[in-house]
Amino acid sequence: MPGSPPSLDRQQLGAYLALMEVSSILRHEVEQHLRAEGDLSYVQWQILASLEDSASGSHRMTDLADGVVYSRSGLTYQAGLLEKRGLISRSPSPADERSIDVTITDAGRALFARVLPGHIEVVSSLLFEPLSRNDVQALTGLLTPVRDHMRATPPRSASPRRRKRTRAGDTAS
Amino acid sequence: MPGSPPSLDRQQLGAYLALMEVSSILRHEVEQHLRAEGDLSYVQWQILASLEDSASGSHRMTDLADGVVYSRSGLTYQAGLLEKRGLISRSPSPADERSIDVTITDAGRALFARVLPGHIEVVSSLLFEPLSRNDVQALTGLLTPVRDHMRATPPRSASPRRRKRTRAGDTAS
DNA sequence: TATTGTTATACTCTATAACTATA
DNA sequence: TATAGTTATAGAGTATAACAATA
Repeated sequence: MPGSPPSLDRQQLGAYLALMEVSSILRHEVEQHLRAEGDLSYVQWQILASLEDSASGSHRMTDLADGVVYSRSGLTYQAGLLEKRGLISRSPSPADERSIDVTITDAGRALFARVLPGHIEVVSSLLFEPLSRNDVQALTGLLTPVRDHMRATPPRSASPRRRKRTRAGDTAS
Repeated sequence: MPGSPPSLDRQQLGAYLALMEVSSILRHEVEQHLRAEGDLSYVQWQILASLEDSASGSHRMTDLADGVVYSRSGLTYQAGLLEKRGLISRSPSPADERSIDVTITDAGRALFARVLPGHIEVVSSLLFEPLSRNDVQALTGLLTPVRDHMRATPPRSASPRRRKRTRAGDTAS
């Protein structure tokens, strides 16, 4: 029997490696398609999808940052590219002058609509072809708790600026 | 009601998004740890793991390329970094003078051993904590066929040089 | 003082094409 | 002619820290 302190059993190792390989290939193929079809990075696609999905077609930069990218400057960079192409627009939020409201434009919606079918096709043919409806349901059932756990796990990212809650007693003064 | 041709049902969309988020976070955290603990990129880690895992501690560059990286020059780059640090060594293969045998060094094994516990810890706490033994088995059962399917799917990568089999009748002459 | 967002900068990684050498 | 690997190069993405402005 192997050591107990730090180890993954055979099943866990298999699951981990399968997950990494599956997600790497899928991500790679998806990115390839997005680039070829719409000249979009995956982050740009997530931004458009997030905006398209929202009722107002708008989000604050901070809202986009949570759940899209790991650094704020990265989001600024990607949003800048989208704005340059006229796919989104940015304007100061009326409510809070510090915030920027990001809104998807008609051109953005049009591009999203144009790319979406191919995107779905890639995902369907690569990920879902070998899975039955029950399989998909089971997969969701397994991954959802994991996602929730990961979201809840505190140190998630190391430094996208102090994360919400203020740690008391940090600076004495 | 929207069109029917290309679409993912709610279950599929959920599974897809959960998979992407889970794998993104996991990969990000793993990379963070590898960098902090061993100054290694994920690809470098895969190379070391692959060599450590092999009986001889060696692999040809081509063998490493299949299943590790998407372009050959990328592998050369990463292997070059490892060699510079003395973690692997490269020498022409006796059997085929075109090939390079990559071998993990003692220093490479030592570093791998030093980083592994923390690596496992990250994976365990992030991915496996919310999963029972049965869950893990189920997850493997779902992802393995997907992985096999993806490996078999032809166009997988767009251009890491002509992939094995030669397409007849390409150049006339 | 904390939060929102941008900018400047440096660095890592990746991919393409051209190139060498062996089979 | 095909395969193994490297090199040069160019570009994309990311993160850090410093910065400005509003709350």
